[in-house]
Amino acid sequence: MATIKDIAAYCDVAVSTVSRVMNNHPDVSEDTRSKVLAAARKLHYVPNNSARDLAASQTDAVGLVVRGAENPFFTRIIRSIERSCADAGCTMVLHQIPVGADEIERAATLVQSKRLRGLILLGGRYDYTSEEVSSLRVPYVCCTYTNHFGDLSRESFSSVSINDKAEAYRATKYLIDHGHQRIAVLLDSIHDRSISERRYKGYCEALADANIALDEHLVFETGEFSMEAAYKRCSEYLSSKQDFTAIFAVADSMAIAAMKALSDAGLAVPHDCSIIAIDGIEMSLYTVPTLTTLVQPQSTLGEEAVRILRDVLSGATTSGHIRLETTLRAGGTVGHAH
Amino acid sequence: MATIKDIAAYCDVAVSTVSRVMNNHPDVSEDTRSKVLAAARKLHYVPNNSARDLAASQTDAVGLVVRGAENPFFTRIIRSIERSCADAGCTMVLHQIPVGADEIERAATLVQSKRLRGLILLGGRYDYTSEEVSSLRVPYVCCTYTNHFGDLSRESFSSVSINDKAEAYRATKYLIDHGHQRIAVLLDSIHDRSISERRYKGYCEALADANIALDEHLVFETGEFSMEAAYKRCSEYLSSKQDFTAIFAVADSMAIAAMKALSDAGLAVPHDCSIIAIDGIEMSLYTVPTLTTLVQPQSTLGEEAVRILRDVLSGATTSGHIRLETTLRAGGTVGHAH
DNA sequence: GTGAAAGCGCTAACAA
DNA sequence: TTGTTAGCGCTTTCAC
Repeated sequence: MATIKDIAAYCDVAVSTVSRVMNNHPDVSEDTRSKVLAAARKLHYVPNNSARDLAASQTDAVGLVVRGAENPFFTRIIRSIERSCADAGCTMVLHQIPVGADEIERAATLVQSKRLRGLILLGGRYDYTSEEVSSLRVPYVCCTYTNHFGDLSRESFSSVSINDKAEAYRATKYLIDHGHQRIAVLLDSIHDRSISERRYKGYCEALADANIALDEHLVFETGEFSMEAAYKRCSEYLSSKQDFTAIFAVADSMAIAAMKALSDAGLAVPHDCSIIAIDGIEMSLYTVPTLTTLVQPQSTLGEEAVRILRDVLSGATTSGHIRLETTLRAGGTVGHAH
Repeated sequence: MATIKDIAAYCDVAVSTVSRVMNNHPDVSEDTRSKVLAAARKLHYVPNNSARDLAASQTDAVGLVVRGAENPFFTRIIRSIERSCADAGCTMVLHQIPVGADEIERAATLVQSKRLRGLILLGGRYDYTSEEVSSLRVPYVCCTYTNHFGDLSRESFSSVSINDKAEAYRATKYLIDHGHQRIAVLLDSIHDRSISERRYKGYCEALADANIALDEHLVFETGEFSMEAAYKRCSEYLSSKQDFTAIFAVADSMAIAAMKALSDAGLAVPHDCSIIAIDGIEMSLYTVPTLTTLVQPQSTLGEEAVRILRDVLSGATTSGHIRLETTLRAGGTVGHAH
C-alpha cells in the first residue's frame, strides 16, 4: 500500500510537498504538482484516513444518530442523508439506538471516540436543555424535529422540521370539513414531550376552533411508536364499541395498522370510519384504499439537514433552521360523515 | 480531551500500561487495572479511534454496501447488522449504491480509502467471477445471496442466504396444492442472473412437477425491483384480461403492489386471485387480508453475516456459508381455486 | 516554492 | 508485571 513517503521518494521531493499537492494547497509549482499526481496514480496511492484524521485531529466524518430506526418514515430520510454526505465527500457514521436510550449521551460518546465533526439527529426529543447538549461539543442538526420544549437558543443548534402542530391542525380540520365530529386521535403519548404531544395540540386546537368538545375516550395512546402497538390499541377499543367516525393518526405506519384493526373488526374504510395521517411513506400509496395523508418532503428533509451541517462546519453560518411544509395527498380513506 | 498520556501521568504509570488495560490485555495486575480504569472514568477518557487504527495499521471498521436500499426487505437486515457490529465493537460504514452500479467496484474503492477490514454485501449479483472479486482484497460476506451463477470457490468467499429455488418451489407448490393451475409469477427479470432468475426456476420446477404447462404470458417481468414497477406491470395486464387465479411474487413489496393493482381492477383477494410471496417484511402483516408469505429470518441473516465476518477476520475460519430456511406464514391471501 | 522536523494518540515490540 | 521506545501516515509550522 503506497504512502506519501513512497511518492515523495519516487518523485524525489519531500513528503510535505506531496501532502500539499494532495490537499490542493496553493503554493506548489505546476510542475511538481503534476509530477506528484502522476506518481500517485501510477503507484495506486489512496490516502489513509486514519493518519489524516489523527494529524488533523479531526475526521471527515459526521454521525447520524437514529432513535427508533424501525420507523419506516426514516428509511427514505436516512437514504437521502447518506447520499448527500457521500456527494459532499464526507463519511457518514450511522448509529442506531433503542427507543429508550438517551440520544445525547450516546451521541456525545460517539463524537469523542470517532472524532466526528458534526451530527445529525433523527427521532430525538423536543426538550433538550442547553446543559445536556453542551456535552456534544460539535454542531448538530435536529432532523424532523426542533426544540419546542427545551431552552436552546436558536443560534446554538440547527433544525429541519415541519410545523407539527399546524400540520396536525390541518389534518384534523380536513376531517372536520368532511363532516366528522367524533374524531379519534392515534398517537404515542400526549405527554411524550415530542412529536405526539405537538400533534395532539394541533388536533385539540382544530376541535376547539370547530366547537367540538374534546373526548378523552377518543384519545388512543399506544405508549410506543410501533405498528403493533397501534394495531393493538385500536383493536382493544373496537372490541367494545365504535363511536367515532374518523381517526387522525400521527404517523402513516400507525394509520396502516389502524386500518388493519378496523378491517379485522369488520369495519370498512372510509364508509364506517375515515382516516388521515401525516408522513407519506411509500407503503401508504399501496393500502386499500390509498391512505389520505400529509406527505412530508422526506428527501428534502435529509438533504437540507446535510446542507445546514456543512454550512455550519465550513463556518458560513453558526446555525440554521428550516421549516418545510407537507403536501396533502388525497387518497381514498376520508369520506363524508353520515 | 483526555488521552492515555493524561491517564498515565495521573496514575503514575506508563502509557503502555494504560493501553494494556484499555485493550484488556492479560498481564496487568488487578491493582493497576482498577486504578487506571477509575482514572479513565474520572477524566472522561474516550479512546481516539484514528490513532488506534493508525497504530494498529488497520481500522475496526467493516463496510456494508447496499444496492437498492429502497427495498423494505433490507431495513431490518441493515438494522441487525448495525446492531451486531456495534455489539462486537466495530464500526460499520454504510454505503448505499444505485441499482445500476457495480457493487464490487464501489466496494473496492471503499475498502482502500477507509481501510476497511471486511465487507458485507447486500443486494449483490449472484455471478461474481474470481477475477473481479480479487480487487476487494478483504474478506466479504454475501448477505441474502450466494454465488450461484459465478465461479467462486466455496473457500474464497462467505454467504448467508436462503435457498431461493427451493423456497420459490415451495411457494408455488402451496398455490398448486390449493387447486391453482393458472399461476402468474411476478418478478424483476427471468434473466437477471440473480434472485428473480433463481426463484423463477423454482416456480418452473413446481409447475413441471405438477404437470402444469408454463405459460409465458403469465410471467410478469417488471424490469426493476420496485413497488411502482410491480403495480404498473400488473395493472397493464389486468386492463386487458385476467386469466390466472393466483400470483407468486418474488418479494413481499411486489406482492403488496400487486394486491393494490388487483383491488384497483375490481378484483378481490383471495376470491378472484390468490397471492403468495417470499420475505416477511413487517408491513405484510398489515395488508388486508394479511399476506401469505414465506418469512425470511431477517435478523438472523444479519447477525450471521456479522458473525461469519468476525470469524474470518479473527482467523478462526477462512470462509463460512450458512443457508437458512423460511417459515410459512399463512395469512389470508391464498384461497382455493374455483 | 520546497524541505526538515515535530508531533497527532495509540500499539507493540523489547527490556527490565 | 511494568516501562521505554519506535513507529503507524499524515499535516503543519518554521526555515530556507
